[in-house]
Amino acid sequence: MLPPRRQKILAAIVEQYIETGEPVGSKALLANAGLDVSSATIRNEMAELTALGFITQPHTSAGRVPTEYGYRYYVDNLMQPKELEENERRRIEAGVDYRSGDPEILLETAGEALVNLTNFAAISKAPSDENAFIRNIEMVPISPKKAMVVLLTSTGILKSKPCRTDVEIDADLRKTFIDVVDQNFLGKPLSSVGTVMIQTLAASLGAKALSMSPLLVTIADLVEAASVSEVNLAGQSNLLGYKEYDDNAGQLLDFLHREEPLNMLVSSGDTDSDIEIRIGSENRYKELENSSMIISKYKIGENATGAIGIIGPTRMNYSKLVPSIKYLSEIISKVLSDVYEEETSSGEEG
Amino acid sequence: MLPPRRQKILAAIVEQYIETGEPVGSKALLANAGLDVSSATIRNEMAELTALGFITQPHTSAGRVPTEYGYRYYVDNLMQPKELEENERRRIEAGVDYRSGDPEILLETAGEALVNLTNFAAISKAPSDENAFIRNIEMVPISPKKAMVVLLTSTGILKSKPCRTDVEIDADLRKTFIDVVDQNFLGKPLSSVGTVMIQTLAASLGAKALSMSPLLVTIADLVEAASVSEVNLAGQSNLLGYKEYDDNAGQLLDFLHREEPLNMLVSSGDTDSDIEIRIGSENRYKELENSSMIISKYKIGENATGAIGIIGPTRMNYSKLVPSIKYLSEIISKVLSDVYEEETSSGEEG
DNA sequence: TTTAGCACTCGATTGTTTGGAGTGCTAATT
DNA sequence: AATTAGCACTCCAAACAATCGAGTGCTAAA
Repeated sequence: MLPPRRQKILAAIVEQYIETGEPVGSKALLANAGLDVSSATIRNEMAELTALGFITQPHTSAGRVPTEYGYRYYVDNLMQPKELEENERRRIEAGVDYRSGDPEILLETAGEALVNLTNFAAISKAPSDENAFIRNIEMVPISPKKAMVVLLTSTGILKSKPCRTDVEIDADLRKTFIDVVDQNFLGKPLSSVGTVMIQTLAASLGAKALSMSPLLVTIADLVEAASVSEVNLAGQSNLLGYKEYDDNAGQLLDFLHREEPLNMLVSSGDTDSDIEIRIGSENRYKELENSSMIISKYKIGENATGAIGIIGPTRMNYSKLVPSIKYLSEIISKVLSDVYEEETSSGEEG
Repeated sequence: MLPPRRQKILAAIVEQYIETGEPVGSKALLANAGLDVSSATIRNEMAELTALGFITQPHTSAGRVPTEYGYRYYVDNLMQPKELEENERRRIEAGVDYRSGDPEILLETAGEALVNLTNFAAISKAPSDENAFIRNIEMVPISPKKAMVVLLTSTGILKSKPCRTDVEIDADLRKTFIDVVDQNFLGKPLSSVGTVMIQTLAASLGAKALSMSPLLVTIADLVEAASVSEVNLAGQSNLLGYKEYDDNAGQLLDFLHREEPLNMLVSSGDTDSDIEIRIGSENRYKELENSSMIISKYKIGENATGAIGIIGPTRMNYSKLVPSIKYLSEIISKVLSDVYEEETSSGEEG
């Protein structure tokens, strides 16, 4: 544990650097932090902090800049999350589209709200639920031999796909479809649907297998599509404004367009803590070595979880951002739970 | 009309500048273009072309760069569209996801194919059809007082939204819903649904108006949402690589994120020509003054049209890009027509 | 009408100088 | 022993100067 004065100095350096973006020197620190010592003393302490790896110098005759380790120590031990200001609370609330109830739209607008609020890029992940089940499957004919198949899951995800059948869609086929869906899909977990299951099912249909087969395949595709929860990104272009990305902005943006790593980013991490801060190389991706993420998990009921957060340069105002993201995450939890959770005994309000 | 030699020189300047990105001087031109005159003659011609406004000099002692007007003349009179190479044709075909049949996915993959092929940003607009009508509306209960309402249009667009009802959803309400939908919505053009129509309809329902009202409002919302056809953008980050955007990349990307102008970009323009090239300020947006667009319209059947194309720096290889985009547009037309058009007498193939 | 020749222009590149912020060390002070 | 004033030193950034060369327009000859 660092001695109190050193802690105070480290915190002051981090905060001042976050604010100004310039390496902070001993004198500037003296003016700013409420310390009753001379600049020489501060210099001595700074030399110590440098030796310990908390701060570093861009070059010999420059001020100090926090290292990743320094940020980490600050975030873990020194930072005091700021109270969320009333007008920011309102900005968040105003930005989120409660009304539609569509989780996609909710997350999209929530992401945009974060973007506007923070001037960073926002990342969000739609709710994924291991226990999600099939709420409904419909077949809507659009021509004699084509139909749109629509899947709705318990988490509110809706997927659809056109399907071309080998035979004409008549009352008979529709009846069969409804029966098959009723008995084999409704209420079943998404994870139970797969190639094997479809084949077994087709085999058991006997004479009707031929006509049903394309429809079954389409259902399987839809379930597959509904199982991978999408990651959304917004405000990437904000990042261009920060000088830490001047060189390799393209590289970063390209990285953020790729699906898999994004998914990893919002999926991994502690399951117990509701907010997670990852600084620089803690993100495990070379492209993010100068970036930090603040990610908060949200819950819908017991099983479904998603995440929302921001990506920006390591030099971000952690103490201010954390409460904002926490609050937004709570809102999402609440709104989505309200719409999609099985209703319990508790009454409902307007 | 420009004298032939001057045309030849202008074309050579444009093409060389497109290739190298450097202002082209009289000597460089001599080496490259197959002209049998001295550099001094070329200089004289270049002076003329400058006076006429086709080319310009960045500064006194630099080579020449095409003006917008120069590009325009080149595109209209001098350019010879290159034959589409076999491997590029294959790249386009390989990039597009035919199979899903979902217009959204098709356009998304088509956009990505364009991005990969051209290294510019791709823009696309989903089919919009003034005569589009409502194919189907379903209500899927998800709890006693909540239901998911799903709308499917004749152009294959699917929208859904949860709806909270004031009374419990019972067989009675479902029956009413089906009847109301059957009689008032199915087969009706999207444009016929609006606030007034909904209110009139509600009034005519008498005692059932109360229970149906939230559902009707939801339907109206869905029709509204299905009416605006979405514009898709891909590969924005590619643009960062071009030095013409070095200063204001952020501004451009921000612009491209906004919905309305994008919509304008792909909507406006000649209705008769199938491909449209807009150079620099012809785009009418200040943010695009250094950008060009090549947009091709595609058709589904008689009424529905959409568009796909690219956005990039004015200095782009028009003669090579035009055929690629044309071809991609044809593919989209064909695939979407195949899936969504009302089947006519012509038979269908696998 | 074309071309060789030439003086001129001006951005890009490279080198030089200077100023100042910040440092670490030493010696004096508390 | 801890703190501080003082000072020599380092090194970046900004300003300034010098040079280079591609490209031009013009003139006069072919």
